[in-house]
Amino acid sequence: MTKPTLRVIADQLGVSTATVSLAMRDSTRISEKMRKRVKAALQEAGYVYSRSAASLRTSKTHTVGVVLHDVSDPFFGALLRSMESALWEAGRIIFLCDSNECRDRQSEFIRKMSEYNADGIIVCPAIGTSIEDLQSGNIPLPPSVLVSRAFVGSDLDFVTNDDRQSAELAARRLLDLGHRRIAFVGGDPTLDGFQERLKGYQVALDGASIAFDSTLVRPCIAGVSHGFEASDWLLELNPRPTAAICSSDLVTVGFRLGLIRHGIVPGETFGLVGHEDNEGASIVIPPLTVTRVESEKMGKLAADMLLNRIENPESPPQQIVLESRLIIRGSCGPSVSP
Amino acid sequence: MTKPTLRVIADQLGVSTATVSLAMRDSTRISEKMRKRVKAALQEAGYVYSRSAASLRTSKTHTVGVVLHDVSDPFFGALLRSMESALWEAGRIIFLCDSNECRDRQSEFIRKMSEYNADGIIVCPAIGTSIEDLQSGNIPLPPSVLVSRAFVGSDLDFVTNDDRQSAELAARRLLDLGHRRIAFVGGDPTLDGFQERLKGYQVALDGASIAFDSTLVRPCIAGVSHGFEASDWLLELNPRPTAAICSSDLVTVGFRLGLIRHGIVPGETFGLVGHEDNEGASIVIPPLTVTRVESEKMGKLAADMLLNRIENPESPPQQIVLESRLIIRGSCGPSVSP
DNA sequence: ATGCATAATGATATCGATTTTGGAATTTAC
DNA sequence: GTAAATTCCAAAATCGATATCATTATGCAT
Repeated sequence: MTKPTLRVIADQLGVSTATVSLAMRDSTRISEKMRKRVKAALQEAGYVYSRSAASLRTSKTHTVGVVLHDVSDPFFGALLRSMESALWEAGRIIFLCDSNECRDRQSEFIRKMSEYNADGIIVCPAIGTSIEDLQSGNIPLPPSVLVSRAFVGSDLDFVTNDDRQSAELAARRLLDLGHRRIAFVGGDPTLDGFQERLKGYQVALDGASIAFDSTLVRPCIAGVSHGFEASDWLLELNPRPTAAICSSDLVTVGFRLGLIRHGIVPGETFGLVGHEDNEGASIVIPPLTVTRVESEKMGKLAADMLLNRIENPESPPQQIVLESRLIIRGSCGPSVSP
Repeated sequence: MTKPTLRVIADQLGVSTATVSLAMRDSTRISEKMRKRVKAALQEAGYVYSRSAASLRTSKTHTVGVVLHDVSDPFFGALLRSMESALWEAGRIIFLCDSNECRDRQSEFIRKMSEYNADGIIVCPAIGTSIEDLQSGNIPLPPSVLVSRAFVGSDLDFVTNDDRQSAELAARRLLDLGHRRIAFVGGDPTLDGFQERLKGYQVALDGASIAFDSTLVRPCIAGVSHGFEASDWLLELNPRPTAAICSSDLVTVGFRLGLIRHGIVPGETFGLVGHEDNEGASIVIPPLTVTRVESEKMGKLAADMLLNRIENPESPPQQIVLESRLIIRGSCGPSVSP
């Protein structure tokens, strides 16, 4: 039951291991006939290629590490799925880590990726991650690409969404409908994405000559329950906002649920705009108006970007910021009179 | 920038690689003083352990392969998360594959796990998977554990849900409320879980002296859109069922949406019981009555089971069937008069 | 036949850590 | 003081595939 090695096959065939190795990999230096013989023997013997041995020699593993902070969040699930698929097509296999927003776990994983000699890493950095965490400190790290959460102004490779634009679109939509007090719910203030969204929100307010009011900003952790809790906060506000823009599907859906519990009906007595637009957004009634983030596209781009970086380590930084689109559904509601 | 090896560190310290290797791993055969010296040198040099080299020698990789059919399904996301977490705690890192219900992809991955010499594999088999697909054919495979989808009656290790019981609980609840025509929606007939659920459903019907009617059974692929489509099917039925039990959160949520579009309101004019109970089930209104499947627990158990199997390859098959619980919320509605 | 280019294959060092065996140094025993 | 027992470490074989370089066949022209 033990796995036969190249040596065994070679002896059995009365040829050298080099011949078997080359034939196995379809080298043109081996005759067609020999190749066939070798392959048949490999097949027959139930030969299993040893990647440990091969990558010790070649220092290539055909693996890629992926760290996300929450795989069970459908948005990140979809993102992961598209990355995995693209990398699989490219003949790579992925190491996965769910950091659960824990920086130490993330760092530890990245270090391990170096030990396993992964060809590259895709990271959606945990909250509080610094650029240094991702760059080679004392030890050399595989090349990496950031996805979804980026460091604006850095020279790292990344694919992210235009958060500023999406928040601006969302806020503008609500302003156009006549809302004047719009809450800004969700996200983590230490994340660049949050700051970007906040800027977009402010830009929209400026455009409508409305002063920014920081008491209308309510950060919260991604998660249905946290969005739900945020609805309590809204009730305390005086005068109460008539609309809100939320940071993610999970928060939006939870927030919406909380509003309803308080007798506030999104789409009727309240304007609600979500973000991301995974399936969560369309399964509730009324369906959510959202600024869509194309998770599949983002994942595919990140995977391609990394593959590119692996091929070409010294090329200049690649940075992609995906445009957002506003998808108007029911939750933003009809026009209101100010 | 190139990674220093044990050799380098050893030379630098004027000792042998054996000493460095042993000291690094806290062997008692190395003096305390030497250990400190070695560790300091490793640290200082930015040494990175080479797993390729180590596992070539030891034939242990501390990796585990995980194949699921859809990572973006929140139920499987949660399952994956708990497995990943448990395995991480146990010092293992996971290789992930999203098979997308494609058996070839799944087989290919499993084969690769053999090449990468993974210590074990956790599989949620794609539709149509046979037992042979998971057992060593011509080539030796790492030990595996099935999760969520199992082969009843096989001697493979697995952790699954008591699908029969859960369907029985669901159907009984609806029968108790007075429903007489209950649709059975979702799932794939070739899956053991489907058959089990069907049996449970039939048992409940028998208990209420209602004849099983196969026209009320409607399989469908997991996914919101497929559940949605199933609602069209329901409308055609004559007389139309007054209730339904669905196979998964995704299907349930989609089905529910379809019903509402047709003017049928779950919880009021229709009794609906879902399955799984991830967050999807509680974010809609009315919240879904469901038979809960404890994804976190299942994942943890599967991970532990595999670790156990790795430690103890020759132990007898381990099979766990988790009990289901009925969580009553609003969607099953009030009693109806037959 | 002879020479030579080219194709096909073999021998072997190598990747970096682990592990076994055994030797030297140090300590303990008597 | 020598013998025995530890303690600490070095040397070297090993894991399995790869790649370089050398060598042997083969084919073709002269």
